[in-house]
Amino acid sequence: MAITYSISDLAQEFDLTTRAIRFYEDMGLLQPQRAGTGGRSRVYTPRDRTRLKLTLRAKRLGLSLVEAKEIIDSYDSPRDTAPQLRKFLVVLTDHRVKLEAQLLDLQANLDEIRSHEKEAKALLTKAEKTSRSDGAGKALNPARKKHLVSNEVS
Amino acid sequence: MAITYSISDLAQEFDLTTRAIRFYEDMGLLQPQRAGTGGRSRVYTPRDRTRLKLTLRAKRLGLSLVEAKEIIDSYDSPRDTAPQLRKFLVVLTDHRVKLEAQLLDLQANLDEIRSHEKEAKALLTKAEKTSRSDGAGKALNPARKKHLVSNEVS
DNA sequence: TTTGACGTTTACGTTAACGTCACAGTCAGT
DNA sequence: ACTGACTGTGACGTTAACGTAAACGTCAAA
Repeated sequence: MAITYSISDLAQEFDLTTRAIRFYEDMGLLQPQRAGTGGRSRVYTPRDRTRLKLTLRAKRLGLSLVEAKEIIDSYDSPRDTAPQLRKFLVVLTDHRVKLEAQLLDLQANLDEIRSHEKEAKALLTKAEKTSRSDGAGKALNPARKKHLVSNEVS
Repeated sequence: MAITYSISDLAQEFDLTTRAIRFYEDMGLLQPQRAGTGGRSRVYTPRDRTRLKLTLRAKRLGLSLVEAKEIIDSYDSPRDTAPQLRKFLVVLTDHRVKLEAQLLDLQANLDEIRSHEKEAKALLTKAEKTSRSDGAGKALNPARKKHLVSNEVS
């Protein structure tokens, strides 16, 4: 009745090997049910699927599996009493602070890239215009020896 | 005359071990000059420092040292001819696309966290109000058994 | 009934990014 | 001359996150 997934279902959907998924289980990130003769094969619920999804997103942001587990577990932890709620809030805030710092790094990086892209495109159109008027696309040689990397960055 | 840095200068500034910095050199990320008796000790220029800075920022975004090197080298590569410029643009665009995807992940993550934070804070103030009127801060037990993690996410 | 396709466990191998010795030269200060 | 702080080069150790291979069970299809 309820929706379930096999290990290869999830492997396909998220482009993982089954080995990786079993490894995540060893790390405590997933706790699939068992089925089949003697409860051999793993059966994943939508909750497992979501935990896997969250895990992969955390990984893409550079978190280790242990860190991912901490956070995801906190999402799943009991929050019925005030102390539990307060602890939960601390974890959330910590994580948010980290992500906000990362956001700044990302923005800085993107700004830099976009500016380089813009400059390069400008030079390229200039180069093509030149090459249309004088023959093949040889050297541009603008009055610019400065290496981009030797300047200041965040 | 020109500004230079010792290996421990950089180690201090960026909170690294000298071992790590030498390792980055082995990876080709840095190419310090040598000085002292027989050219033993390393001397870093501002350009090295900048490359190191870029390396660390790339690392914080989850890139490997090899990936970092590729990008940083491209920043330092010659861009005097149109083909070079075009290749440079391709590298930049590729990288930008990756970062923009990561930005989306990050935003999604932050949105989720903020919403959980908001909810938890609301519950907490409610709990404290309750506890002020009936005694100690025991159970809240709101009509909410739903586990956050079992819902849909990006 | 044999053949795949899929699933399982166990266990050793691998790569990245350093950490951690061990051992030695160097250089300023006392 | 001696100490202590810094620097250098090997070379082996370590952790995370799987990969890979062996050896086996199972179940539907031909």
